[in-house]
Amino acid sequence: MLRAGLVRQLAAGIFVWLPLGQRVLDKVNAIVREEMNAIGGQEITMPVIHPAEIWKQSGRWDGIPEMFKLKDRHGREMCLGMTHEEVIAWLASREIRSYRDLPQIWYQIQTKERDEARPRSGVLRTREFVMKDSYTLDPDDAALDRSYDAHAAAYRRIFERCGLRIHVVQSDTGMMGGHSAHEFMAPSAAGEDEIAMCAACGYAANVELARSVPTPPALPAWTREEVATPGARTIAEVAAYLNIDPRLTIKSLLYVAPKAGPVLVLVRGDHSLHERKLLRAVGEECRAAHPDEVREHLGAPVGSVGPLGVRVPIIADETLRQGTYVVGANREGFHVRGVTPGRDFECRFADLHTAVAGEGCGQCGAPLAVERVIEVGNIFKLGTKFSEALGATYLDESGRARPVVMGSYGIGPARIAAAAVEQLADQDGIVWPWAIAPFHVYVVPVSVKDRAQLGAAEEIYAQCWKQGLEAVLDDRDERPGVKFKDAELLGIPVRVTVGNSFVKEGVVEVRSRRTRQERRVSVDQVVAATRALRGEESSTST
RNA sequence: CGGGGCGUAGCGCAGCCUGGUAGCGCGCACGGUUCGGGACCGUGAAGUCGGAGGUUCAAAUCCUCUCGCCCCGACCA
Repeated sequence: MLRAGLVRQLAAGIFVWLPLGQRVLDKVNAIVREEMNAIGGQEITMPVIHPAEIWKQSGRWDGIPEMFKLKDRHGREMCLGMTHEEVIAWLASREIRSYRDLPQIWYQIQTKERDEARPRSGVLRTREFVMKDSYTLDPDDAALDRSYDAHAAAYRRIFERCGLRIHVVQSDTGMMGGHSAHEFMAPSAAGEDEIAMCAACGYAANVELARSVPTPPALPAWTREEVATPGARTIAEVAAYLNIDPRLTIKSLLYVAPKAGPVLVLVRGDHSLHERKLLRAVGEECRAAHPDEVREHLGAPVGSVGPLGVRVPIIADETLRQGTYVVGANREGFHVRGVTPGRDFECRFADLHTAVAGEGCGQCGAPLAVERVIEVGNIFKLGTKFSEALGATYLDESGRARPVVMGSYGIGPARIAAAAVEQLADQDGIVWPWAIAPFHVYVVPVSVKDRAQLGAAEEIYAQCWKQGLEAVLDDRDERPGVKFKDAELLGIPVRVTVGNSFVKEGVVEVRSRRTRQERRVSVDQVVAATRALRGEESSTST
């Protein structure tokens, strides 16, 4: 995207969108608007600067490190909007009086500001970005379900029209609260999320949520005994030293919860803990303990700790309900073999491990696939959290005041653009889908010094625009190779070359960027040939 | 927040270890040749070496502080 001149980076996670990139965003936004309007959405624009008060009312003023906060000249506290539930609830509190005012779908395409801990992946995770965010206001949960489903359907159409392959997956509701949430995920190695999917039953979820049933190892008939493991600290080292399957070991991790204090977390040796799952199990955000804290609470250094005889509460992954394992002995250089959770120590069980490809689906047992994805959209059922906090109520048919039931829905146009680049690009550069390409036709006169070539190219350019195709004319005085390479890098769906064959035979070449298929036509047939290509490619694209 | 790396011409980088004239490629300007898949020759312009302080006769180079950016992890409403 940098090379193609779509964006420039101003600072960490802060980008300028150049003309070509801007055109892509405009195309995406136009599609988003059409589909939002089609489900009854009404576009509004909310402020980027918010008074602190509404965030204090919702309880989100404190505890969000990503929030940019500032003060005005009078010392009043403000923040930069990172999302707009509060403003919507404020708005609803004064616009919605009666059940007759419901339902509503209000949306905007507006800049969001989030002081991300680590902006990365180019335009995929930035501190300032535009989001289409919409909010539904409904009288009850059944109506919310309808609004939610309407959004899900609109989102599918939006991503399909933008040429993206996506999966819809269950996701964590996070601190948004609420009952249900889904994410729209575009498969790509460049993504930052992973999803688990079951081909057999259709189960699909973000790995932060996905339940999987691991394959158990062959269980040996161990009796409980302490074994020396000199120098072995990691699971790999312990398993190698004892010559056993790593799945017969338990990884013991000490975490510290701000309120509950230290907690010992156990997962099978080959598994990794998903901290989001731990958060849900503990009820508050935990951090890994420092080495000195480990020694303080467990009396042993990291690498030798285990669950036996410890005084801190223990949470074990569901996987460990069965089996007998090797655990740290809380004594440097020693482990204990033949330990059974629940029998040899007390603990409670929760789903804690990150799902791994090949493990059984939590629903049907068939093997799960795990795929890396870019999150391009999400939808949340919020319930009444914000409407109650901000006083957004309506009078129902019986004259009773009830809180408005809310939903919240986001789409990132920049992520759509980036995901399209990632999913469709080839060795030579970007391959834009027709619907969001910055231009449709790239016209190349091979030699701009040849009057006839340049004249024909200009004629083609004008004809395209006249007939609804957006064209660019590469009339730079460059050698043809330079222009061809740039055309490919930019990824405009069709390139029209006006060169020797025009001079000799009066034909120009209309060439598909994606398939590289080329047809030779006369100047007045370029538009028709382009349309034909578009028709073919739209029907064969996934 | 934890760990690592990098700031030198518009862009990409070398030079730093071992202090002493700031260099290469691309791009840019001019002239010429070339002209259907990122041409070639010649000439030229262009740098507070991220910033501040220190050591030294002398600092891009050594030391201290600081700012910025990148990568891995955590976080991600």
